[in-house]
Amino acid sequence: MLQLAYIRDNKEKVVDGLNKRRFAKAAEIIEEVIALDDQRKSTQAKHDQVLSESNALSKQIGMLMREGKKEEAEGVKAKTADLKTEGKELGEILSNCEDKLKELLYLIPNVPNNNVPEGGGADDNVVVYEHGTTPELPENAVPHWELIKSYDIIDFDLGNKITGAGFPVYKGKGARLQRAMINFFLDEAIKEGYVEVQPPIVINEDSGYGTGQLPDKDGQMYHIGEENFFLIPTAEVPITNMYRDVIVDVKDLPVKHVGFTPCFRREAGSWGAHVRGLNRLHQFDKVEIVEIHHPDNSYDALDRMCKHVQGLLEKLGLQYRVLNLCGGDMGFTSAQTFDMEVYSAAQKKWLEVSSVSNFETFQASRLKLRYRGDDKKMHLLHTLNGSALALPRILAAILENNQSEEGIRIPEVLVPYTGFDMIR
RNA sequence: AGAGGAGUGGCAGAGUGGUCGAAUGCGGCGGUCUUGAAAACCGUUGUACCGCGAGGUACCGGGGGUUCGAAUCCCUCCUCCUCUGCCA
Repeated sequence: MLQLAYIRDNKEKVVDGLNKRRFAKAAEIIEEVIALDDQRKSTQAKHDQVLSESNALSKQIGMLMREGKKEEAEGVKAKTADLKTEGKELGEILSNCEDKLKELLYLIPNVPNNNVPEGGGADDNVVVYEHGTTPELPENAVPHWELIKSYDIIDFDLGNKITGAGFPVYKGKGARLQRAMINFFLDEAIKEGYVEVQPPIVINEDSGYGTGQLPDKDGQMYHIGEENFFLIPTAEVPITNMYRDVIVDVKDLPVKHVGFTPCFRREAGSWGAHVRGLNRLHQFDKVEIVEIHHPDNSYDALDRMCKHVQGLLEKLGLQYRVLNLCGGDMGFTSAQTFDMEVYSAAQKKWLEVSSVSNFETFQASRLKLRYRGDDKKMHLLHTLNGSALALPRILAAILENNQSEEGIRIPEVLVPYTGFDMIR
């Protein structure tokens, strides 16, 4: 979340930024935050004053008791009663203020950086890079949901039986190809210096708040009521939360992790005809990269992370483009996001396969993820993450773009991992 | 899952109702000494909030309670250890 001090010192910048992302009533909410914070400050001053007096009296009582002056002690005790009630009242006002303030701050999204384009939705995203050409498909080319049936590599009906819609069963060469991609993506990341982790795929509430899924995306995660746990929507959550309440030594920066996990999303309200086949699932596999940086370096890192993802797509021989997301289309926690989309030639559609973001201090603020600066003071670090990559849509593009009379050609870089070069 | 034990500053480890934000040791930082280093010695060394400052407040696993006063007593939750049970 945004820090109070930052909001106070940069009121206009914050309001402008929130307007850029089409956050309703930005100015009013910021004013409300500042007013609440004023109240919090003055209440705390009074509260501390009362506690201070009360502490002093308690010490007096302690000394008198030790000297055996019991009656005098009782006299002082009587004086504490009023302070006690006053302290209690002020304490309640204070925690009320703090709760309301927190509630408001949790609702305020990150401020987009200056390079984020204006715009209200997906149409306003700016294509900043394009690579590759659309493959020429045979006359009888079909979309991936037909290919997976005819080659019998993914079975949605089985998934429907076992669980429900959006939980496919990968079979035979389909399963093998999934495993190949996971290993390929992990190996490529490790070559880039990322340290692999295998985090839990179930998280607690604190972790959900830490990276900003809660309270913003409550309802989009699967909830385990008995334990109040959540199924992760992305490995970003457990991996970034490894650094909750951590002070990182500057010499250990940057922190770079990669992890493969299944991801679970309820996708409530976002189903429709446009999300057939692998385009949208409730459970899917993803390899995620997470970095933690000194604020001075985070945008260079964002750039390198994008390059890494682009490299993967190029090695897979996929046509892709890079979008600089506009203010209205960015995620809640992000300061800037680049989306990578691959072209799925039979659907004739661009599919988002990666989203690379710099959260600046937004997550670090909730996580209390800090470093000690040259000034000897504590400062928040910057967190970043990106998909590298999400599998289903990559698979959809590979299947569609590489189909031919002979079968589906496996990208060369994957062949050492699959052990076959064609799905026939 | 049941029984018992335990969670204190970067680490180790005192502290069972009153100047305890917390002894002591190690580590870290600064200094003296030294050609340099080690050793020794001296000093310093948590975080957050309020305040221009002096200073104040809070925090001893989390939350709640008792009390004038809680690291210390009570309740509850979490985590770890030991034993028993179960299990990939």
